[in-house]
Amino acid sequence: MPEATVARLPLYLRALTTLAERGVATVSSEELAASAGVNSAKLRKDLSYLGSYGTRGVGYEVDFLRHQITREIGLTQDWAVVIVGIGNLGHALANYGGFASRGFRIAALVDADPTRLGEEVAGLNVRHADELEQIVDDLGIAIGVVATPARAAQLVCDRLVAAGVTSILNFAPAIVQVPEGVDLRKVDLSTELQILAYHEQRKNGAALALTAEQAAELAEAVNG
Amino acid sequence: MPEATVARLPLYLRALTTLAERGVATVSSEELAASAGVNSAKLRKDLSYLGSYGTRGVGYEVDFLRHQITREIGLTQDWAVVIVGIGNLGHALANYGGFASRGFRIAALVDADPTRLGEEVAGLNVRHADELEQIVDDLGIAIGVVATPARAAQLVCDRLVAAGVTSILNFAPAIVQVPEGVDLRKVDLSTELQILAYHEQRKNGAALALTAEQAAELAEAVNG
DNA sequence: GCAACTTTGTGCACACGTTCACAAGCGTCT
DNA sequence: AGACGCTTGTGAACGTGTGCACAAAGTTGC
Repeated sequence: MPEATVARLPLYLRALTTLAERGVATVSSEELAASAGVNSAKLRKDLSYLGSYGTRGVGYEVDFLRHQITREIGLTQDWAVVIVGIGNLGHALANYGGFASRGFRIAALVDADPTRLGEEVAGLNVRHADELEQIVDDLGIAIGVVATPARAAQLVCDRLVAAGVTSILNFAPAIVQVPEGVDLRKVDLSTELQILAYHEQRKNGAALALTAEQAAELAEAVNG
Repeated sequence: MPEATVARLPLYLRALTTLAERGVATVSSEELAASAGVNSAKLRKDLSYLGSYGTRGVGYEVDFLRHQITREIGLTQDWAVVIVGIGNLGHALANYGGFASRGFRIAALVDADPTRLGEEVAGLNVRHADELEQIVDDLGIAIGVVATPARAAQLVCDRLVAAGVTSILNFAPAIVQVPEGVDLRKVDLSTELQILAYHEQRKNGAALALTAEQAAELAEAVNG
């Protein structure tokens, strides 16, 4: 299954859940694509990797398709997650309701700061980073979420990997290297803003300002 | 400039900043690529879209290249940002230091909950959502960050767009439609976890379990 | 000044992803 | 039962992105 398709399955799942809540029983690729914000041909091709779960002339049965995608992603089992770094972001993640409702159970919270130890966040006690290996082992944790400052991210990832975690979601604004076989995904708030800024600059007649600056640089290059 | 290249520029910028802090003056594409975690040929091709800023036989001057990327992304000006939705995540975003240091100034915080009004977060008073249009106009806000519950996301985006915001970063787990000309980027925590779960499932001999389940389904399909 | 060495910038081939367009298949209505 | 209309599933064309491999261009040492 293409990686691009995998990345869209959660999107379809969400759209289907919304439809199910509205009591819709059947949906065409055109309708589903519209509510997921993608092209209908792409949607059909994506779904075809799961199997032939549609009915020609009718569409897809919402509940059935939802179950198939859930199974394909692996959300029929529940996944134990550890969050490392209980700062502002770590707090927000721990309290985020969207995880539990999608098969992800936050099983442990870990921080290196001794003053945070024992603090209760989202019904869990914050434990010390030294216990990380033990925690991963005891609770059967397969997914680690890193919400530490940038400078700690590589070390934390190394320890997670050493403890046997093979999937990491990194929120720290740092470039982290992991060995083969470990999946690392990155969510970077300021990168996203920078991409927006690039396009924003292009919109606001910034072309003019750029041309002027480029002209100055050209002159400098020729003269200097 | 290819979209994929734009998405990597912030990555290079971060790697260059790290190098500059370490006092490195010059860097080769091979070294820079390694610290950014990409292929060196890709790095060179990406940088070639900015111009010919390298020196053959030597490499790239760190400070100069950093300036060029900063200018290209549009980080020489500062961007006023409004955060809508001051829950757990909104708090975390407002307090996140990584924005200010990269040219993004959080200019206003907005929430619809009257009990949050006037609360001071990160040195700013939380203002009511009704004032959104006024705030955007007065403060010259070009970028909106949406950290509301899913059900409010579409409405908030509509109002941001109506007020003149043309770039939106959406953290709400909802599918939002925006008109042509408006850039919408999405950061979705549970989507990322779901992608990890998919790959994780593949690793742990889940192929066996899947085959068993598929066999059961096949039997059901044939018999039922 | 020249040869040897290093590193950039890029043409080219390949892989991946997207979109079109249509045959195949299902339900419905007469 | 057969014709008709609708929607899926997919082959094929196209576009975008990646990576190799090398010529071009600079630096260093003699």
